[in-house]
Amino acid sequence: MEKDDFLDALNPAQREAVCATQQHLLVLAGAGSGKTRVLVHRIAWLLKTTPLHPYNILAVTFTNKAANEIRKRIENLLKASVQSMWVGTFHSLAHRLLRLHWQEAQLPQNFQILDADDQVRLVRRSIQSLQLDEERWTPRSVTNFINGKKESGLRPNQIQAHDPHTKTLKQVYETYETLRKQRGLVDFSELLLACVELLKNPNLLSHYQSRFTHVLVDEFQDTNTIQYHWIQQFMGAQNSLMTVGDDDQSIYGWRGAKVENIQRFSQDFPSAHTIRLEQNYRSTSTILSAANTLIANNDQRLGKNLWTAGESGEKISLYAAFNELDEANFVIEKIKQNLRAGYDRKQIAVLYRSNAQSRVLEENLIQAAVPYRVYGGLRFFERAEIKDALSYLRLLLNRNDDTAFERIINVPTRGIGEQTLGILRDQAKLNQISLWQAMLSTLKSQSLTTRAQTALERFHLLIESLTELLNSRSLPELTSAVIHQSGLIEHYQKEKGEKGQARIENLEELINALPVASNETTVQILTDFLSNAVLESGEYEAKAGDDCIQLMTLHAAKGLEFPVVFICGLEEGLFPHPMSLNEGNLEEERRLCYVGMTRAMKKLILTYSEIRRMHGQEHHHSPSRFLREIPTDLLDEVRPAKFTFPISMQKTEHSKNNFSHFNKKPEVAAVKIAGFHIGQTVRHAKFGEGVILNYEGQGPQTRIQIRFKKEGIKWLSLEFTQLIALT
DNA sequence: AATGCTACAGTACTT
DNA sequence: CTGTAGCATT
Repeated sequence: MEKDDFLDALNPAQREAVCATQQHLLVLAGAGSGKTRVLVHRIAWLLKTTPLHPYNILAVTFTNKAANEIRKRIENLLKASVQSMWVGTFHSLAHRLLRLHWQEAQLPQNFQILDADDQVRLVRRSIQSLQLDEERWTPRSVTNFINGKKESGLRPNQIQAHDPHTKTLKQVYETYETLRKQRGLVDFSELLLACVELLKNPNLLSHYQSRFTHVLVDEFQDTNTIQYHWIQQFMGAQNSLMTVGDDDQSIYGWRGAKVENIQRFSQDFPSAHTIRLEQNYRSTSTILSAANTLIANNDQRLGKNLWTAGESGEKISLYAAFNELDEANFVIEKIKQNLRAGYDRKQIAVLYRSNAQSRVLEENLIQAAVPYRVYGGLRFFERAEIKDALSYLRLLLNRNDDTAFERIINVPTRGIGEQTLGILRDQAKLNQISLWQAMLSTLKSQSLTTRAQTALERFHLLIESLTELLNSRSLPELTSAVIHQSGLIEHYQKEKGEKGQARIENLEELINALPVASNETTVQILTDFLSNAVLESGEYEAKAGDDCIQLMTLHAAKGLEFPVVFICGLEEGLFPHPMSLNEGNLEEERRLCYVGMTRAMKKLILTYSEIRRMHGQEHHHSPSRFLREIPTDLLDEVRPAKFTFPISMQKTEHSKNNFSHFNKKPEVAAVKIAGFHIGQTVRHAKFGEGVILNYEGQGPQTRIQIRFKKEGIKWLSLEFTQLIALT
């Protein structure tokens, strides 16, 4: 490819960012403005026009998906492999450095990574070993405390504990660290903290500073304190740093991300040149100006106004549903409409604030026989059966991995219960040894009951004999032996129903996922595989090319785009979420809404419900304040007005943004069912009074769903039911 | 030791 | 309403 047409594909601002000669760059890239494009072209441009080698580049992202994407696109652009370039997530890159320098980092060579689940478990153990009340010191909150400190770069001894509460937390932190080190384990935050400490070694630091002359960071608004430090460390006098981000899309403050890092960057690197990418290539101008108006309500902004040269497109649809069933019905009808209009299923996304909202939508999609896929949820490597199998493998590599030991010592059940395990724990704690070592000495002393002694001996033998296979078998062969000889397969076969079957299939899937041939030893392959399993737990499931409706939370939608986007549940009490109001995070909620809206390319459909069942109770919510922040003339209010209150009747401070009464019109989820409508109160001869919730079918086959005051929710065939309208 | 039951909690989530 | 963790029961 010629250098020229390579740059021709860029707009002036993008080109300025790609070809900048300044040492440090801050690129404020609005949604859909070609952020990744700039990052990729910048790297390609550096490699093409300067003497830089891929080896000199360090590119950092938050997800593996983004990292893979960047590498792939650079290789496409350059038509060459860039193997030696380091592209990865903060955690995977830190991990790589720790593996390379495990001795300097004072880690065992075969250290393993704790996932979030295992970490909470280990924190629980620490709480228990200090004999603290688990009600008061919940493992979850203590884990948050520990991670919070690590992410601020603080070790226990650096914590100022003046009050008794903090003193206790600090104590648990210390205990946790002791256990963690004993077991040769490293948690996610530890990867970064340990790496920051590792790079304090002057020799290493100067080595990497001279190697990575160019550092590029994606999604900079999402970096936390330790990640910022980590990047900063690479910046010697000659190094160049480019950060790309969008303060309006910062939605992870709740997990420690610091938008302030953007301002901090400008202070720490005063020579940094700022470039704004404001031309949007994704959305219609209607969607864009709605999003712009919404986000303008935030005070804490660096300021940026997205524009597009594209067409204005359709108005944004707004549907006021009677309840969540009506909402789901509307969404599915509208989906069908768009499918008929020629959109593929995978071009349509349904977004919501909280995961619980997906259920009703899913039920209706199943009923309508529309294939869908829910993003998020349990990941492959987080499934119980997979973690069991991996724990066996971990124990084969490292006998001191008590976390793995505890997980599988009695899975499948082999007669080693709490009693026996308690003895081992006491032994281990008393002598400062691992559970495995405690088991060995206990076996030797013959102090257990015969039954426990035999059971433990058999477990000991099992692990020893599997370990021998490490040297003689490939990883898939070894793993197959593990799940069979341990009895895991048998154990899950016993589990009744589809669940057990699914677990077996997952275990077989695991064997397929294992690397087969390599020059390395099985031990090395296994070590790498186990780390990757924890660091890349998400990717594995991505079945590309599935043509499904995409369901996900607003958070999960970040970075994606779809021709047709639904945002459901725009209600006070749900979105913005009340939890965020307490903590004064309204601006972050608004940014989340902004992120959701800017995912849409052609069509945006917003819905809210007047009544919503949450936690088994009915809630009457008013429409989200975010709806009022969208200019009325961009909205097309479709609703079955008969039983809903116009939003304009709500008390609002922004009277200029009231919805008009004029543009309402009948819509798809036609609410009339043979003279009845959803939301209507009716009387049934036998069941008494109730409210119509939903309906399905047509003509004489129509069935309607009614919630009766006394009898609960029932489906009735309209043909055979006598109903009296009460409203 | 395994199963069944009750009580309880219930924003967002990648690594 | 739903899923889960811990407890009680056999």
